[in-house]
Amino acid sequence: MKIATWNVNSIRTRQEQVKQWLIDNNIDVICLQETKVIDADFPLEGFQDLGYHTYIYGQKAYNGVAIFSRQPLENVKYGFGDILPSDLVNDFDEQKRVISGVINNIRIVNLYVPNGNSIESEKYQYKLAWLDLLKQYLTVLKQENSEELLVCGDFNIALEDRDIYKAIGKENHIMASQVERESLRSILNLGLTDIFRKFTPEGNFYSWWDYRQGGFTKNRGWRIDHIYLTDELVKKALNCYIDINPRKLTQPSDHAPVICEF
DNA sequence: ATGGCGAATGCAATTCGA
Repeated sequence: MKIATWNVNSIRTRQEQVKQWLIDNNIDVICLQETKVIDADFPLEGFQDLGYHTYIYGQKAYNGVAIFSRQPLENVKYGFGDILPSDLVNDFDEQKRVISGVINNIRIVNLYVPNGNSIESEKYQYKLAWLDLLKQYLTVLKQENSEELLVCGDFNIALEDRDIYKAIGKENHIMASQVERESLRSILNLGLTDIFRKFTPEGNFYSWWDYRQGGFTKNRGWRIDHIYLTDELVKKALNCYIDINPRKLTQPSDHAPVICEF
């Protein structure tokens, strides 16, 4: 079984590329981020024609997440609010960034973590608060269920220096700051493993490259899209890799998909 | 990098992403 995550930067712009990639790579489950479309306008049909059950959680212009699965998902949860009490969630579900469902006793959690803009920005504080809420969300899922967890998506954080093309000078950069990394590390400490690193310890592997300045051509990238697994799934994982081929196409997403095989 | 590119909105120019 292949489970993938891909920030597509608009599903309406990218739908033909995504469909072809799903066919070419025989993907069983795909978690999408930045679909950038309200649910009523989501181009579902083409994906359903390929045999996928579709679960979408979108909004106008920004954010938006979706899961497509060949097997139907059970117990699908939309936003933090389907798991956490409303006094904790407050307004955090106004931005559509969280969707989750169960397949083969695995709860798949698909996330689009806020970018944060810069460490001086109010959006950075929002990102940190959002990560605190995510930790509570995952704590509940881990405690209350017998299911294993697969937590994936665009985390907008490079956990270590080997995840950035040039880490020097990035200490106060968004996606690499110590506070962000510690927040993400504390989430991993709930019992999640960055499965890509089980198979690939070396640097120079990235999942996002800036559209500007020839970032991809020069391989000036960041590894910010991740798949995290609980222990029993770590044992079952056969491989995890980034497919950079879609990033080479004309009019690509700025992110490449990450795939885990079981 | 006040930069550079791409998408959405809405139809020009601005906001946002990372």
